[in-house]
Amino acid sequence: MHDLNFFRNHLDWFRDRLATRGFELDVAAFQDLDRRRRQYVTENETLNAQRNAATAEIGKLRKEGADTSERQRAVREMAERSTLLEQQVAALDTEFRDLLARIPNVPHESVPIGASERDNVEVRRWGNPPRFDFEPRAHWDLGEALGILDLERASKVTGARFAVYWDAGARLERALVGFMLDLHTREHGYREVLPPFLINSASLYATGQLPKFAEDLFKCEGHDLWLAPTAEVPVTNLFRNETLDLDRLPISLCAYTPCFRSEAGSYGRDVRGIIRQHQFQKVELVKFTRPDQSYDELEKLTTNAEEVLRRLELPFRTVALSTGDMGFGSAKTYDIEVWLPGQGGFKEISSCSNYEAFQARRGLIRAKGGKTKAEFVHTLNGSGLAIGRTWVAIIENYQQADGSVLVPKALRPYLNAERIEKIAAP
RNA sequence: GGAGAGGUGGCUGAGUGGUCGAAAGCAGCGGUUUGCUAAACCGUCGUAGGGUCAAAAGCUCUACCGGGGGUUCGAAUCCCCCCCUCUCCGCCA
Repeated sequence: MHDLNFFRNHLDWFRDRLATRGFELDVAAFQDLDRRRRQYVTENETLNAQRNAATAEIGKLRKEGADTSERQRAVREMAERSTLLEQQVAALDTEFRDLLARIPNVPHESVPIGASERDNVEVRRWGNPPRFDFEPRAHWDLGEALGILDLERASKVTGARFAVYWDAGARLERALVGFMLDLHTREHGYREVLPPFLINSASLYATGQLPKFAEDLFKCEGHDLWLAPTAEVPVTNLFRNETLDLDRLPISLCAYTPCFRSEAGSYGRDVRGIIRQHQFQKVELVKFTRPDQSYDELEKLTTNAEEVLRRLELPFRTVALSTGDMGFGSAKTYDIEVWLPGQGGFKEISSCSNYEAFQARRGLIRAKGGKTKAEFVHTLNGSGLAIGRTWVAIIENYQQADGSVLVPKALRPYLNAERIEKIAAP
């Protein structure tokens, strides 16, 4: 959501900047709707002012004992007219808000201009892909062979794009959660929070999933509740409708949650294995910052997420998304991509974004110093990291010729094992 | 799920149909007094959307007393529905 006055006064600038991310802003349509809305608002308010004055007079006259029935009838007619106007204003208001809510954020000036992911710019690369003296296998082969990943039973219990983990597979998932939370809370200064996994509409609206992307979510029938697609939503919304202390920013939070995505429209993509699931686990990093510090904090947050891969000794590269590849509310995004031998390429494992005031404005998240007026904070978030894809990266990068998998040194205290080996099938 | 109590401005808390956007107190802000601090005193002090204006300030209008709807010339106040909090009961990890 953009600041309305600023938006009105810089329509051409918005049109040009939004065009770089492939969004076509219909300036004439906006202006027309804006004009009509204001016209009805003004007309209705003028009428209400007259009505309020007449009503006050009736009150006065009745105290004096005068007959006011004629005036009452006149006001009743005004009220009827006002009801009609109000309906029109409400309809236009809804239309107007909906139009604004569907306009994406403006890319930061440092974002590479481009049409798609092909225009993303690599900013860092770390580690070297492992060399194998055998043909490396994909995680779905290795996982099934080791008896730690069971996609068939998952599809029986629930359906496609779900997974069941057995034994060391389940423990690896759990170990990764603990490892990441410990790293971010003990060494990177994040505060841990465990939020609800079900979210209401107001929260999803604030972070930008609604109204535009409802089809990407799972909704609970008969309730205003949705399964969280990412911890970004509940954690960012912790401070919705709150005014924070400016001196205590930035606030850095990290949270573990499962994430649920309908993956509508992704048929045919990543169909094998557990790269793309309806349910996956994630440790998320979220920051609330002053406007002047948000880009520094984005760099830190991205580095904090990368650190997980450095500790696990998994090769990765970091790319700055181009304007055409960024998410709806983001002003700037870095993706961290981990090396997956089974796929022979890099795969996104984290996405770190600065939303600037886009979410804060929608969710009324402000901060105030001693004498300054309350201003909208900047919100940031990034995966730190997606657990399932980290699981995949470990299985594929640490696979051995005999089909076992070495456990990264940093993870051994969490897993209580140095190697994952085949065990008897259940 | 059942019964009851409650939800008012940053906080506490009055207000049960008519100049109530809302008393009072606290906190905040400006000032007077003061060697400094404190105290006292005076003043000020909500948010949003319109109009006026090149713009800001100012002025002005409208809306907002958990959310939505209704009754009425007029609603914080009366009626209905919903949400949330608390207490008790039931159920449950």
